[in-house]
Amino acid sequence: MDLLVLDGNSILNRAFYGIKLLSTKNGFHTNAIYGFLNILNKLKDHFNPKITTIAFDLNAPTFRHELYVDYKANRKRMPEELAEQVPVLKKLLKYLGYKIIEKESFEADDILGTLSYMCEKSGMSCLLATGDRDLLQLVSQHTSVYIASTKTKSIDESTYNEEKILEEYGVNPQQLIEVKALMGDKSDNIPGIKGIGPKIALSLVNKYGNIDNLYSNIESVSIGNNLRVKLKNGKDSAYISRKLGTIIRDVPIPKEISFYKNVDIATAEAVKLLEELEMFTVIKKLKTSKKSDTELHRTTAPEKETEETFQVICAEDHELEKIATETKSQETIHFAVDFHDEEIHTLYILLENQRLFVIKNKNEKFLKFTNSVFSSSRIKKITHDYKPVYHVLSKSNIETPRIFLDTFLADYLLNPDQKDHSIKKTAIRYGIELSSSSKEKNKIEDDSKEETVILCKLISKKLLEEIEKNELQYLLNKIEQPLALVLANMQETGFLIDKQALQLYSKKLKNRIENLEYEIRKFLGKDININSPKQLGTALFEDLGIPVPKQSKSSSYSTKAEILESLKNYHPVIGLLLEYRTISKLESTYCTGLLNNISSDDGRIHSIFNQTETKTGRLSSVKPNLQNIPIKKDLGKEFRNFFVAEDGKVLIDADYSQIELRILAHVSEDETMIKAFSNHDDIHAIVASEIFGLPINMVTANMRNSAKVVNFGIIYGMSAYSLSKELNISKKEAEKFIGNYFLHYPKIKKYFENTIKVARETGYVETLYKRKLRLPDLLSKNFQTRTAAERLARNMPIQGTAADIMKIAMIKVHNAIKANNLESKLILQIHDELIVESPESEKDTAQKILTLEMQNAAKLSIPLTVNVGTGKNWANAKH
DNA sequence: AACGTCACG
DNA sequence: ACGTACGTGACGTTG
Repeated sequence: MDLLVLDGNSILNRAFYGIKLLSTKNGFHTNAIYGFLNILNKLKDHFNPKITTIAFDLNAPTFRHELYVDYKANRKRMPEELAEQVPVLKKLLKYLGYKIIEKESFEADDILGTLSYMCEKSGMSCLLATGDRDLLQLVSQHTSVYIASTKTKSIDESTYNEEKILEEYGVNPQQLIEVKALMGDKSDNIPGIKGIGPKIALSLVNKYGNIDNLYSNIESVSIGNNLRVKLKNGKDSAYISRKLGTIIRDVPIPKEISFYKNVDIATAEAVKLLEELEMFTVIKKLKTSKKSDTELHRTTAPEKETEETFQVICAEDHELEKIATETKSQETIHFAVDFHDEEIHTLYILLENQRLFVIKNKNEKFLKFTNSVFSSSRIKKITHDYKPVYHVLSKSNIETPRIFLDTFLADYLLNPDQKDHSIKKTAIRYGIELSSSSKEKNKIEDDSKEETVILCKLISKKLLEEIEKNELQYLLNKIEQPLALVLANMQETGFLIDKQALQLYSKKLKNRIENLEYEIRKFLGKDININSPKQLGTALFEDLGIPVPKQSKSSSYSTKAEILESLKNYHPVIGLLLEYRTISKLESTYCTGLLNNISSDDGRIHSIFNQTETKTGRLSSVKPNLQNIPIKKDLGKEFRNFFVAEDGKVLIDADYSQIELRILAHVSEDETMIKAFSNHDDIHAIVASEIFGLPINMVTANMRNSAKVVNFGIIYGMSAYSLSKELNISKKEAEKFIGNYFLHYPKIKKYFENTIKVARETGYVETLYKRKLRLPDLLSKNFQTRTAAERLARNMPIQGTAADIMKIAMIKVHNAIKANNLESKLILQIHDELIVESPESEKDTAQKILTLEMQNAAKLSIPLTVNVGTGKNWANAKH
């Protein structure tokens, strides 16, 4: 990266609102400065720019105010807590040698525009950092834009190039100006055209390219929603908005890039100022980058503070061999890898003598070094969150070592109810006191890998002790850690999508949505947003006067499907609304949503499998979620036709039959239930026959369904009330039902009672494989809290054991495929279902492996059975 | 960011 | 009398 330019005010704002107020002992606020430096350093570390400079707005009015009086009129004034930090930050930046650029009558945006234009002209690469999405219009081949946000997103996810903009907005960067001309911008008080929001604006620009062309072809714009009239009336406003929204690219500032070089660094003054601001970690960082060595404090136990010193060494090329030799003499190493865009930047290796080697990926020597270090299987290797690292290593053809400890997974096993297993949170949980200022870092995204690897070393011993104490070794070593590699492979492989078919289906649904929208509007009269439950509720229950069904106290009307269903007879619009809901859900989530996630490289969807999200031990799937693709209703089921196998390959789909109920039979040791499973394959029917006291051939579909509902409900801890609602029977009948069930399966009743009793005593519940979940709420005095915990206590051991067994099966399947030298690949898991993509020629072998390994994953007192099917797409593969 | 809704096991 | 089945993630709206 040649040039990095920060949008000073914008980044400062993000930093201020992203971190809670910090202040020095004198009461001077420092959070914005702190956050700003964090972002600045992080970007410099990540992109390694040759020159870094910072632009600020001046308070004076700009040419935009002359153009449009109300420009930025509704901007709130900067709060005093932030305002006081601005001059101090500027002073600090000056001490640190940065050139600060300001120009009267122009905004920082325009300076960024000008600098990036200069870069483009001279063929240099440029990164603009801001919190303002307006800047995205400047993105080009040479210019990328980093958007700082309060969300914890990775740097790469927040950095936009042309491709990413096209992906996210469907238009090219310059066209974003046109979009804004139409939709306006509330935060800058740019008017745009009234009644045109992002959706319409984007689709118009998509169709017409720009507003000039739009207005020359205005008569071809659809008349719906008064759109054409709105456009005609708003023409002037659109053109003014475009002018306001266009960033200037020839601000009169020095045009030599070298002018902005970082010079005249006044280290002494900077350190003094930082001391006043009590930013000691920043001082350390400053010294580190100068001298390449740093210190970090550690407290082993709160009472005795020992200090350990870590020495950071930037490895030179000629030292690599020596470092490799030293590394290979180690018993244990901790490491971390820095990468972006699948390219490895830096490897950090921390030795037992506290020396931290920072090794940059500059030439082929890096590959040689890394392979030689990683190939030694004797060295115990420890890292935090190996799955993504595994992925980039294998992409770069680097040996992917087996890991001795992944502290990320260890923390999950120890604290599955916690949401955040980042190294910082983990370190805090296991006794590392981060110095006062860095405690706040959690909020703003920040990850120096140096710190990661050091923290990882500081806690790894303690984590291993805890794993042992809680009998979690098997889960960690034999399940979670090996599984991470399987998941990495699944993510990398992805699922092929028939994009064209999906797009066609999208069109079909969109068409239907439009018609429904029209019909619904006719009934409602008023022009409301149907997607707004609030507006819809008012329209139905106030304007149309449909009687409000009794609902538990809440301020707003519920319009969920269940309620609408009960109102079908009151008004013809209800049926239309239900259909509208169903279809727009399908379209937005499974057409638009999936299409946005198809990789342009290989046409496949690479979902991410989270391994540390759920309380029970299940996986979760994100970006997109492939574990909730519709199947229950016909219209949704269609989507499974678009999940396909490559040419010459097939999909093999295998799922466990009734795994949770089987686990319940096993753990409860209830003979009747065990016998039921051993003698029949239709468990719901046999349970029905038993609780209704009828021979199995006299069980009706209705009875079977009741038994099915109870079977599920039992596992979840369902109450008689909910059962009565679900089955449309009285509460009395439901009670009798449940009573009868437990009468027939007395050990199941006993098992649940005992589980809760033991859980109250020990404070946790656990699975067959000792996965644990703490449930302190079992002792709560609050009825609601307590009963909720009790339901979790009943459910977690069963759901969790099923998850454990499935994980074991996945590892076994993965290994068996490898051992047989097959090309088949696991591509998806949906809790009790696995999907393998397999060359036709391997189909039978792969199918056998899948079935056998799943069946043999666990030995329970009843066999696990697996249903399997194959097909060219997911719909067909599902038996 | 929170809420309501709805997709899955 | 309470409030009413477990576990997830995504989308659109709203404040």
